[in-house]
Amino acid sequence: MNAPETNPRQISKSERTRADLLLAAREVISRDGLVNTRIVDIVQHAGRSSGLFYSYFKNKRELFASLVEEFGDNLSDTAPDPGDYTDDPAALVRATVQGLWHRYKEHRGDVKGLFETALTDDEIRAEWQKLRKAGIRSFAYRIRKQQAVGLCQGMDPDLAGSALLGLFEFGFFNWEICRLDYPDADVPDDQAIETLVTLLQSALQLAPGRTET
Amino acid sequence: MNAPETNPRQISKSERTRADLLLAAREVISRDGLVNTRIVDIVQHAGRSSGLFYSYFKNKRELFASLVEEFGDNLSDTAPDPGDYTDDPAALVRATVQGLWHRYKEHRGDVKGLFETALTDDEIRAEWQKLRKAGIRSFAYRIRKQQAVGLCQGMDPDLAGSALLGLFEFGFFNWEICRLDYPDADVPDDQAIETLVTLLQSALQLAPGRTET
Amino acid sequence: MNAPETNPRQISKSERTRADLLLAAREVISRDGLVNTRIVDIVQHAGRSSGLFYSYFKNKRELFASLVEEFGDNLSDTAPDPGDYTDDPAALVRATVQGLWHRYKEHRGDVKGLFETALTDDEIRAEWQKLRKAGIRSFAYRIRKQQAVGLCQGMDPDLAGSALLGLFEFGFFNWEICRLDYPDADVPDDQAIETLVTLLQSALQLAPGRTET
Amino acid sequence: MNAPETNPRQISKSERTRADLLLAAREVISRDGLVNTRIVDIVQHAGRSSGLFYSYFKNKRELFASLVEEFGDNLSDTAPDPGDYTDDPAALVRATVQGLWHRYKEHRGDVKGLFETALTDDEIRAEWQKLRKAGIRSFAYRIRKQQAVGLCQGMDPDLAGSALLGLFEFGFFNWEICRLDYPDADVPDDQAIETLVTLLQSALQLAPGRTET
DNA sequence: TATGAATGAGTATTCATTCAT
DNA sequence: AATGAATGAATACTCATTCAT
Repeated sequence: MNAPETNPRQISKSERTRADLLLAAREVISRDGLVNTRIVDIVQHAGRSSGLFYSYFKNKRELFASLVEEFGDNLSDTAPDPGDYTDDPAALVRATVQGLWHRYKEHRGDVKGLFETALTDDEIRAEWQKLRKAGIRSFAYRIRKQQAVGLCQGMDPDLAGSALLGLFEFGFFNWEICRLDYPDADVPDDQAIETLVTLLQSALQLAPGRTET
Repeated sequence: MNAPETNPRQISKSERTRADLLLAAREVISRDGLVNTRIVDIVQHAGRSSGLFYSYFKNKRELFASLVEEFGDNLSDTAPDPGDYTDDPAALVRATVQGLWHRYKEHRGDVKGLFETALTDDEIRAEWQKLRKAGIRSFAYRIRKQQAVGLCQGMDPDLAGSALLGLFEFGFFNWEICRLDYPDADVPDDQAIETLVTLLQSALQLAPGRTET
Repeated sequence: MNAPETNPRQISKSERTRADLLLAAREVISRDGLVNTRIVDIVQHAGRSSGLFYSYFKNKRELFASLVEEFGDNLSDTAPDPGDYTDDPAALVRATVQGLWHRYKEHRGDVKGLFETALTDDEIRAEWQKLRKAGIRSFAYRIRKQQAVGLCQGMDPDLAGSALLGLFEFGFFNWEICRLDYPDADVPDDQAIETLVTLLQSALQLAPGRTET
Repeated sequence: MNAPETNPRQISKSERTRADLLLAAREVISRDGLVNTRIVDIVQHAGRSSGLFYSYFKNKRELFASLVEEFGDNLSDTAPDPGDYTDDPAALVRATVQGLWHRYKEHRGDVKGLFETALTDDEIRAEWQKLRKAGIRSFAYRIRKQQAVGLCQGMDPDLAGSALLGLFEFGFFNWEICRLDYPDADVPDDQAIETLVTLLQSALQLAPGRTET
């Protein structure tokens, strides 16, 4: 109950303000996109004054880097433990995709911003790359396992992992952020996830085990 | 039928200028990205004056829409004929991916611009969607065929087609445009293509026929 | 009369605009000081729009550097010829001071700006140093002559030259720009000049020859 | 006489804080210049919080005025007594210049600030003028004496005094603050002083007595 | 007396677009 | 058809100053 060392009431005013700004940024960017978001939009959404922004962040890019960093921490914390799925890799794929999908939805603004600025900002690109590393490694690991039993021949595991994470991320971009192929209709989460899971399992030549949503 | 004033054999000065501007735009955008490209960069690259731009295009967006339209025509014209691969769908996948990869490379600036602005510009997004339709239809057609023989169960063909084209496009974005996962090394065309082909064939559960590049 | 090669009518529009901006800057800076002069003050004084400024100058500092450069050219062009005063160095001092005083008045804004920003801008400081070189050299030359005949002993000619030009420049600053010691009354040009001339002649231990104002 | 509440022996906390701020300001301004010094730089240098500043000074200008006032008191307190040099005015000049030079060095930040802001701030200009009065009067007095014995003819004593103090102040500015003419080398104190003393003695047409430093 | 978080006015700069020539 | 000078709207960022604690 009580935290003797880090009293929850002792969250300083400044920490609170910083968190408010980050939250406001996430919301505004999710709605308007990173490029179209002005500093004043963020601070107004947080009910603060524009100068305050610069007490906490050097500029919009640094703020966004903070958002992405939080996103990365969140992804690490919530990744499924492969140890729980040792004899059912298809289920691990499903669990991974489901987890990612929801995490990405919670960080919709962050993902949107990554797609918007990775091409024009090398640091943001590097942040995105960092974010992807665990997912790629996991796919590559699975491919190596398959290759050890004679499947998934003729592909470089790392490159294929890079591509398969791309399958997921572009799916999210397409159906959830950009509404590229279905601009007028929502693609329901479960349908999106089901499609991605099935394709990834096929691509990895995994016979799906018993799966429950 | 015949145009007395504008002889088709003599490309008018105005047509030439317009073509010059489009070419210049393609080159500059491929290098600098659409967002970072200013009107003056384009006209200077074309050796013209800035005011001239507006005699040919309403603004940067309209110019880019023209580029994308040309890109779409090019894609249609060069798409492999499914009739040539009736009994080797795996080879059709390979031919399709190979063709697309090289077409996309020729239109690197266009693809870059699509990724940059689809999120902030609905018309550009719609243009991109148009571009994707044929590819998605082709993947969806293949999936339906597979489902008819009991394969590729449990996926919506159109949605899966949308995802699989995404696998390709994100691969191109990742390795060729953004250098997201391999910022310091080139991913060679043949390796990129091979990876995508293999994954797509697996995902579509196609036993690859004997194919030679 | 006629200039066959550089037709005066051919002063381009852009050259005219640049000259207008420089003139406007000189006037505004002379009135308000360099630090207090905003870009918009200059362009408005020139009856132009603010964006135009940046077609001609990178920023306020570069504009001011151009002003100072012009000032330097002007000083060089109008410096009295020592050859005309070989046997009356006192008269040369007088002619020099008179010339400088009027040149400085014509470039009041420039001098004001130098005093304002030399301390905070190394490039401006260097420009000012350049401007001073001829004057210092001339004083130092005179001191060396005097030392050759046993006068002006015990001073480093260059350092003394630096100091004596300072006597002049601070006088101009004091009485003409800052109104430091006489804030409420004008110090008439001839009185200022007379004081400076007399002091400089004394300091240089020159018996003044017959001088006419 | 005695202050029952504020015992002179115990410097009050508030007096100490004020003195800390003044000292910090002097150091920071000497280093960075008055214009480039922000309130926060001063209070941080003093290890205090920014809000505190306004409990002691209305704004930066008032603080600087306090500095200048202290400077002025210091100058008055340390001025050489003319009575000690009645029969060697050249030595008085030397003693005066030596004293001023060292006083100015101790108050380098103050002098720097005066040069920086006298042009843009009338009150600061007036403070500077006040500071100069004693020095000018002293030079003017000497000139009047000389004129009484037929020397230094043809100059207004007050104006000349104003100019001669300028010779000193610009020398200090040039060699010690701005490093205008010798940006890359130190001008040693004794050389600077010697040059100024010699020039001033010449200008005042004083045969220097036997003086040793 | 002291803190430091918060405010918001002020300004340089860019660049798409227009238009007189 | 072409030029390029001119326009002016839009926005990030700084920093003196205030005020609740």
